[in-house]
Amino acid sequence: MNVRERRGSARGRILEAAGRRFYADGIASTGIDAITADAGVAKMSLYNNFASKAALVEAYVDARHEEWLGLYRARAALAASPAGLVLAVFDAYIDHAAAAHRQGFRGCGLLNAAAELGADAPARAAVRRHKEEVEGILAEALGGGAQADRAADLSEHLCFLLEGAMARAGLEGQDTRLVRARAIAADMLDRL
Amino acid sequence: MNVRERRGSARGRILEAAGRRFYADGIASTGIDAITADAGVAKMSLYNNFASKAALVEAYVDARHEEWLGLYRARAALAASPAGLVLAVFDAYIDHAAAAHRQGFRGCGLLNAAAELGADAPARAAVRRHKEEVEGILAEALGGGAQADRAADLSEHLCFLLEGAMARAGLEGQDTRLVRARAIAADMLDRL
DNA sequence: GACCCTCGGTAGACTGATCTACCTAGTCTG
DNA sequence: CAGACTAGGTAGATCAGTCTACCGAGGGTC
Repeated sequence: MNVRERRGSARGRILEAAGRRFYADGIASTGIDAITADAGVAKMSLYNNFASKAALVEAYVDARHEEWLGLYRARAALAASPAGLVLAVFDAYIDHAAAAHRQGFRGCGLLNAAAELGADAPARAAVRRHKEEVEGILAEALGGGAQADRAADLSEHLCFLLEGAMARAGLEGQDTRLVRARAIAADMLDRL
Repeated sequence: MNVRERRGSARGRILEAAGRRFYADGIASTGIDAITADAGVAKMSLYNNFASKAALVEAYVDARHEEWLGLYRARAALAASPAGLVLAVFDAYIDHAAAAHRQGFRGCGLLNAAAELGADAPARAAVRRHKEEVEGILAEALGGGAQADRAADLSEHLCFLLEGAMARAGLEGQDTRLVRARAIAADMLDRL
């Protein structure tokens, strides 16, 4: 058993450390040295695995996207009804807040990243696509019950609830707002 | 007529330049030199007016808060009904998007700022208070029509719509989502 | 009207730290 | 032996913040 196996590959440890630092301190104020030191990795290991800091940021955004998908799939697997599938999205957001809470919950990592990326950064477009995918998941989950255009309207409404609650929750450092948004959504689904 | 009168006070021009740069490029990636150059001002003029970059950031956040209040008051003055007062909040957000669109709309400057501020930064708390004030304005506008606890629930719901739509609009660089949120809110008020 | 003084501003050099990115030379392991 | 990784250094830019020396307008005073 060598060091690599014990602690994982250099690339993986860099991504993990970058994930922690980017989320906690922001992207622009996190230096390459801080990441390599956090990961316990040589600086050249970063540049052997990523072309530049911008490429690392893109990988970070992709990783957060995949992470969220994992949280959602776990919740969706437990859902029995279409409404449960919708609420699984809210639960995934709450789970994300709980996971981040250990090191200081500061809102959605992807929205925070987009906030400090220039309007034309590729990673910013990736965040936009992520949020569109969330909306698509909601629309699909709603498709079974209501007619199609009503489902699009409703999924947009639920999306706004979701992102708005996440923004407020991030400012407050706790998930209360997300739990409230879930209750509002459940209420709306009941009335359907 | 001297230079000061022609171009405004150094402090004012610094705040204006910082406002442009912080919003467009983010706070951490905007250097002091870029701001003074943009303002056409000596570096010492910045440090004579602000104790540090952090103090300038706080002034920036305060200025954005005041700016939004101005937009809201202008819209609120035109409102005839309690529902109109509520929709004036949505209109103020749309107006803000329109004003920012000239130089690249990138969402709510205050949320963007909070996204790159550490969890314990004073300016972050100021952003939180700002959003609570927006919610309070909504609650007060709703107070006339419905009973009190219902107004609190509804204002939270509207707040989520507002901030969620702003987050999505910022990612997309246009105000379409905000206009949709306003329509959703109008619909909800109709049903009341 | 001449004088001076204060105040806000200017230009630019400077410090010391930190940034990204690249390089070298050596180590460990399958 | 090859490939991944290490420590540590270096280049060159940029960062926040400080300092000095100077300028000019407005206000008060004699």
